[in-house]
Amino acid sequence: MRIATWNVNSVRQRLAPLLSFLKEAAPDVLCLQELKCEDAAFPRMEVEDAGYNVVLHGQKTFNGVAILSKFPIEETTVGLPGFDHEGQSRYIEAVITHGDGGVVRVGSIYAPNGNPPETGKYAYKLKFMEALTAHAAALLKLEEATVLAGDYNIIPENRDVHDPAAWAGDALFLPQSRAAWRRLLNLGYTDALRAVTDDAGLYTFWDYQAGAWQKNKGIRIDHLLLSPQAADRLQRVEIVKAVRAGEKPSDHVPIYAEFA
DNA sequence: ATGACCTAACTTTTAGGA
Repeated sequence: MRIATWNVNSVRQRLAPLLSFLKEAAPDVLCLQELKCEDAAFPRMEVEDAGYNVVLHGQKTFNGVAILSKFPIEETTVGLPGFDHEGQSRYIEAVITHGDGGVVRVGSIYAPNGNPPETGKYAYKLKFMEALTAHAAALLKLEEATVLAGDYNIIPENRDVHDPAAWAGDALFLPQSRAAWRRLLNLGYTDALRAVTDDAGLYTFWDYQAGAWQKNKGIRIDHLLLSPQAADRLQRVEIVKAVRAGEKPSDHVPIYAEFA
């Protein structure tokens, strides 16, 4: 079972790389973020023809999340319970049944950026993280294999950024943001990548500007958080870095976790 | 080079991203 997440930065602009990724990496489940289109504009036919079921929560111009699955999708939940999303499509969750009757619960998350930090945008980011943490705590009580995957817009630690000083005042790296991340993990979730490696310099995002990709000035902000039942089955994690060098790339690359 | 991008939209400029 391979579960991936990818912030595509407009699914319509990224259709060709998306179909290539589905074919080459062949994830069983793919969480998408930043669709930047309404439900009706999502390239459903192309994705279904590639062998995937689709549930989505789109939005015109901004945000938008989806879950693609080779297996049947059940029990879709849109939005975080009890949170005022202020019209922003940032969370969708689904229960997926697979091969041997097993079940995995998957959340596709597009957490707010939060810049600039002195504005309401940052307050909204922290409120979102609070609501996500409350929901994640409730999910743990189900004692299921759960994967909360997406663009968290948080750089967890110094080893996850090319130049910590350059990001010190950014909403993605402020102490309050990182504290919110730790509160989420401390519930009992496992950061999939950190379960398999302690290496520094493993990034999932490189800015389009200033040759950030060429200079490897990246950050790690796309994460898969695993419930204990999911973490017990984790075998491998891969950041599909090569996608960033392809034609018309997103500024984020896919990352996937493989489970027994 | 204190530079350099990309996307969508009531598009020729702006807002948002990170």
